Amino acid sequence: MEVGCHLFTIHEEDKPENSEESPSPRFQDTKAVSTSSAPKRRRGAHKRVVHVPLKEVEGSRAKGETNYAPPADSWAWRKYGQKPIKGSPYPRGYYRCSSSKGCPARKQVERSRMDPTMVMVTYSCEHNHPWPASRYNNHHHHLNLPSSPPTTSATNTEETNIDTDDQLEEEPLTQTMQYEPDPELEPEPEPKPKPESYNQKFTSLEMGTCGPFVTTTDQYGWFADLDSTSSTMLESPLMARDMVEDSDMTTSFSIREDEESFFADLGELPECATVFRRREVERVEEHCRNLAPWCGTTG
DNA sequence: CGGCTTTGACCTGCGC
DNA sequence: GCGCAGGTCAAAGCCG
Repeated sequence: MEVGCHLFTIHEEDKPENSEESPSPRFQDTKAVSTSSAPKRRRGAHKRVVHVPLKEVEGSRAKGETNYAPPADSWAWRKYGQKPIKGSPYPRGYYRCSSSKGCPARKQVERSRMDPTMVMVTYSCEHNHPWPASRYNNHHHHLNLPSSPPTTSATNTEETNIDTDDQLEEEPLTQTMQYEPDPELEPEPEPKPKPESYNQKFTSLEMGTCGPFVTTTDQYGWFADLDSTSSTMLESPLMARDMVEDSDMTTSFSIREDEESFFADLGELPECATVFRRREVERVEEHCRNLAPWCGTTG
């Protein structure tokens, strides 16, 4: 297992990677976000690109995927197409959220041509429904996210932000997260039970500050899925910082989903699972506390 | 039986 | 206006 260190780069931009095409500012997100009724949402569509180590993805690879399985995240994704991309030896897979009918959320998965060892996951459109709790009711999370991030997003957003579209188009957001699981940790076969409180904690957040698409729960709901991972994730100062500093809802979302995929993906990886075991969690939490004080507020 | 993946065709955006 | 390429749809097949 080489999951020693996960490193992701999240780009928030119009085009994933080196765009062969020239993004046109005239395309607004609205167009892109429009649900199925709007068939084509291209170039201008606001997208978040996440680079995930192929290793991770491969780990999640299920049933003889031709290329690579899409990073599994807490949402249910359904593949609706695949196309070879000009200039890229790897095809691009198109997925849409199947957690809820009518959800405009989509993601594209393709191997990075620049770095074949990385998989690019491009998210477009936000989920228009709450976190699929049913699926996570069993996964509770100890994570206690500092109330800050979500809230902060709403607040800071006002000043930081929100020209997301313009801003992002001009200055793509790139985020790098590193996860360094402790090699000493041993995998524990039995899943650990989680307190209902967690579930409630997240579900109660529901949508609000984030608007129609992203609910607070959504933003951090993935934590739930992450299980112990959540703590691990917090281990990444960058991540925490981004969440807080970025305040931008859009950004937060991108992060959330990105991470979401990432962690969910890890969830399928045995070795990763190992990393996120309870022990790990404890250690991570402690570690977290050092890195991010708010991280340890969990209880 | 329901849901998901696969795959070819079609549609639309974008550059020339 | 034309052609290319990306994105989506929809039918068929597979799997649980």
